[in-house]
Amino acid sequence: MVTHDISDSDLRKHHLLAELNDDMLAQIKKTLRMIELAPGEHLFEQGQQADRFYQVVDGQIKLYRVSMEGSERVIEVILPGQTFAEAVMFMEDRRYPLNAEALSKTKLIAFDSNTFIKLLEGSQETCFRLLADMSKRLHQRLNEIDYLTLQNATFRLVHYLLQQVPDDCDGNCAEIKLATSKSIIASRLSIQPETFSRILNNLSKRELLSVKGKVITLLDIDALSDFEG
Amino acid sequence: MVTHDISDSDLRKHHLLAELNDDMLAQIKKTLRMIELAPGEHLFEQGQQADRFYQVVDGQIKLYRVSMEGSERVIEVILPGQTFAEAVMFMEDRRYPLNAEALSKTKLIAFDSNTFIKLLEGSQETCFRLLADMSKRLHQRLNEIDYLTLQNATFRLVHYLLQQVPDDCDGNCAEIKLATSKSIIASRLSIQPETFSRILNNLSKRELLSVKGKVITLLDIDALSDFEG
DNA sequence: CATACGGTTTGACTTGTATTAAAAAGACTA
DNA sequence: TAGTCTTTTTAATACAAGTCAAACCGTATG
Repeated sequence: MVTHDISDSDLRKHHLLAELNDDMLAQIKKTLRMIELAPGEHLFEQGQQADRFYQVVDGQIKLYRVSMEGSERVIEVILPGQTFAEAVMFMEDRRYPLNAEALSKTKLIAFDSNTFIKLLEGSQETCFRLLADMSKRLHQRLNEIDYLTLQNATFRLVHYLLQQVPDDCDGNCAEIKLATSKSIIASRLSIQPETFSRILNNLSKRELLSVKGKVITLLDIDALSDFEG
Repeated sequence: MVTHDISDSDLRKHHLLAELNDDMLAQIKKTLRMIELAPGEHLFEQGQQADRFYQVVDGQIKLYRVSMEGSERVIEVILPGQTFAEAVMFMEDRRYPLNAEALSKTKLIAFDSNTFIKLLEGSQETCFRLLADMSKRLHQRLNEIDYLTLQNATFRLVHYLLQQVPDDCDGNCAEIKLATSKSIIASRLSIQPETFSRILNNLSKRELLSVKGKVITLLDIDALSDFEG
């Protein structure tokens, strides 16, 4: 784990920091850190003391949990620009509720929770943004529970693929490149890699999509959309 | 739906209101409402405009979602003293993300979201409490996703039963009374009622517990605890 | 008291997904 | 370029849980 200094700019780009005044930002800067992780390197583990939260600058962070039997399940893959573990700083026992590991070579900014909380007291606006963030996440989790329980594996996979289609996509077709390995995505969707592969195969046969390595071409978005089962 | 006035006291008992000063509390009081629902009556439905959040005074509220195929899944059962739908007021589109329905005759207090948000600006402390609440919920959902995906139905049921055992319980046995109907709990745990029944039956045969209607006697808590599968 | 009704249980059957194992395809390295 | 390692795919089998259907309560209703 290598640490660097960080340049002045860029910081305000993030909406959580946008409303802080120069003084506040200076304080943040004093306590933050630039971290670089090698692929597979751990950032933190479940149960560990949580004094920092993070923003990914470059690379990918896998957030996952491990069951008692030892199987791991990916909760989320964090991509550049996104923050994670902010919610933890408000919990009674400040411990990370999951594990974080770099999937590729990853650069990230570590913010000091205590400093941030102090600043929060002076910026109602930032506080509200954080509340908005968290309620959004809560809502996301709700949706997630939905399709982890109400829906079958094929639906979940199709749903995931459709999410990856850019909003400004025009026609009935779209080409998407998987950001991570298939097995990671499978875990994210609570599917075994074998099943994941089979479902793709199945959808290929039905000519709803075609697969070439990490590139998946959706051949009939409409059909996939009202597939849903 | 019948509405009443509400008495002065009691309000400050709730930790979200505890830190507000007299002025603030007076403002809250002006906009809140006492609501009484008959069993089965709806409080709000998914997608509906969310201008209020609620505290259950008496009775039970079922929060649930409905899948596209029409099957419903209980997300949570709210018991007296608990609040719900506070998170919604911070979302971009203020719509309830689920349905709320009274399971029994239920009395509740409805708070006006806008009034509350205005007051929040003047009470950093309350703001932080809300943040803490929400992060706790986020964490709970995380745990929930865990045992909805990593664990099998028997585990989930056993886990639920063990949660119901009072903390100050002494020995290896405990008697618990289900707060709601078995099918509601089954839905909460993403299990079909038939499967729910079968699992209880199975555990009975193994002499780990015994069932008499809504009363379940756990005969061997230790065994149930390290059952987990 | 008989009846109707929601909730619960039981049984027989089906199905989706996990599991195990092994082969195939890619990716990286010596 | 061969060789090792990882990821993905294919195939065969096993099992947990869902579905459908019917019987069984307990309790409220007329």
